[in-house]
Amino acid sequence: MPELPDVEVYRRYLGSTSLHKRIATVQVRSNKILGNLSPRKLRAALIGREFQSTARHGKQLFAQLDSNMWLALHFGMTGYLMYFKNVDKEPVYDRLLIGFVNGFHLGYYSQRLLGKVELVDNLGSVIAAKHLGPDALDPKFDFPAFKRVMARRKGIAKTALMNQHIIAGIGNIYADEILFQARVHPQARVNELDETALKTLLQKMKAVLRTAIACGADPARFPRNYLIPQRYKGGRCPRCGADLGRIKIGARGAYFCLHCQGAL
DNA sequence: ACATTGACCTGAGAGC
DNA sequence: TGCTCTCAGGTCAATG
Repeated sequence: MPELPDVEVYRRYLGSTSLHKRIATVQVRSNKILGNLSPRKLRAALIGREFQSTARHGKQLFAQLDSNMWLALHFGMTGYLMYFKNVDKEPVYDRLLIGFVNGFHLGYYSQRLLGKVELVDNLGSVIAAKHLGPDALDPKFDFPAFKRVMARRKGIAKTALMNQHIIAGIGNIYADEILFQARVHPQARVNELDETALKTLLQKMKAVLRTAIACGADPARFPRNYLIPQRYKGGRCPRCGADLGRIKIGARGAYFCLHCQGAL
């Protein structure tokens, strides 16, 4: 689930559970998530320290240590955090387990091992190294900025929304929701969207992400006119009741309403 | 520079 | 039941 709203929920979770507690143990259960970082280096950087603040950029989560280093967490396609005490009840796919002096643990889960944990000394360098665009909810990312990055693009609108170099934070399912709310066909090309359509797209993008965060990124709590809870084979348009269409865009499934999201 | 495709991983569910 | 195939909410490298 880890798109911008999910990661924001994880950020708040980490902030409310794991700050200002001294780290006693660090167990790396899979080296794969560490990339170039060695378990030894990670342990050395974490043990004896405490997290003192959190940050997020797009789908990337950061936790700042009192050494001023940052632990950078990315969740890939499947991943989440869990703060818990009883290690016997630890879920199966934890790849990193951080133990605090109070006996609780913060577990980082990544079933498919597509997540990454890194250690960095400043956020700007990570964002630059990954060529991440502005965070989708950054207030400075307004219509003129949106128009600037969309100008001259000819690709598919959905792909552009999901391109982290252009805008950071939107993945496959929220892209579907944004396009649905903006009533834009998922295969529409960026250069086919006029000023009004672009404005609507940006406005719906912000609204959908904010709403999802307010709902704890839990589709069961989403507004009744949201597509995501209907996003499965046989799902129906929450607006007109028609069967949802399902097509492939860039090897990813796209759900949309053939009726409400216009002709191509 | 931009657009498109496939590989990277594991596991769940469909179909036979 | 058990096997194989397809698919899953992300990202990166390679190609045109």
